[in-house]
Amino acid sequence: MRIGELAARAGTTTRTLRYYESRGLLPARRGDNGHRTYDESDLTLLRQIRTLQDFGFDLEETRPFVECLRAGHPAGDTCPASIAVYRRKLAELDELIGQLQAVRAEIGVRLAGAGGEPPLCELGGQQL
Amino acid sequence: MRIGELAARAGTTTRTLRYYESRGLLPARRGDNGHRTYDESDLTLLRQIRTLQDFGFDLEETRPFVECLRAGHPAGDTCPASIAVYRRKLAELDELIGQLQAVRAEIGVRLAGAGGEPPLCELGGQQL
DNA sequence: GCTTGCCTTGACGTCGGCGTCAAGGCTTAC
DNA sequence: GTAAGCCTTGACGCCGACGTCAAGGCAAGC
Repeated sequence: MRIGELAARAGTTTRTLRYYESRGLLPARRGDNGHRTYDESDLTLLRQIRTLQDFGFDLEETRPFVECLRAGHPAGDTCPASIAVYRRKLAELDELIGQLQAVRAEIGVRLAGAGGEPPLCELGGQQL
Repeated sequence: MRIGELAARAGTTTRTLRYYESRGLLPARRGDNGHRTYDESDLTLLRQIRTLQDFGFDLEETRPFVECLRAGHPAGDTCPASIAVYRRKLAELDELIGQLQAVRAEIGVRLAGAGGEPPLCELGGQQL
């Protein structure tokens, strides 16, 4: 499988795959003509990366999952390093969500005080 | 008041003020020597910008608030354009918070299934 | 032989909100 | 006079995850 096919099957672009390779995340074998060659396992790795990216993980955070898969584990998130990233991410998300909710509440208050009509009821039910 | 003093009083930098001016957000008068000159009202405008930035507004989103103040209103968020931005921001925040909570829940599930011990109880209490 | 379509590397562009450096000017204090 | 400390403009750097363009190579079909 060449780069174009892999990209298409994963719903991404060749540029993205070359970028991952440049980051050492998804290295490729090379054919006689210098073209990159991939197999099904690379598709699995790539899908792992893309799933985590969709969750908001940055590339470096996906590395433990990829290495876990490459080490032969059936799932990328069964290794300690991956689980540690999960935990860290949960904490980050909790922190971020909390901040956003605080901002949301503050803006709600300011909107109410600025003459904007209350969205549903004026009893301060910002969270619901 | 010159740029250094204004920056210090607002807890920001001269670079930031020049950047705002380059964006047309906070223009400055000029003294005989070409130095930027500001007054107390500029400090008010700047504080409005900074507050909204802290909320996660991007610069363009602060513009209606600044123009509202400059138009003579006592508060930057009493004008229709500002209120519209508030509303848009609330909707964006609700959307974003919802997505983050979904991701948080999904990661929680995966963590539980990957062998990570449950954080507090295993009854699926992700939201609390 | 020629076009089409894939591939290669390299390098610059994007976005936002500035940081940082360079080279110079003016004013005030000593 | 000169050093310190403010100011000026201009321009490049940064971060992340690529997009996009350029110039070229190789293979297959007509």
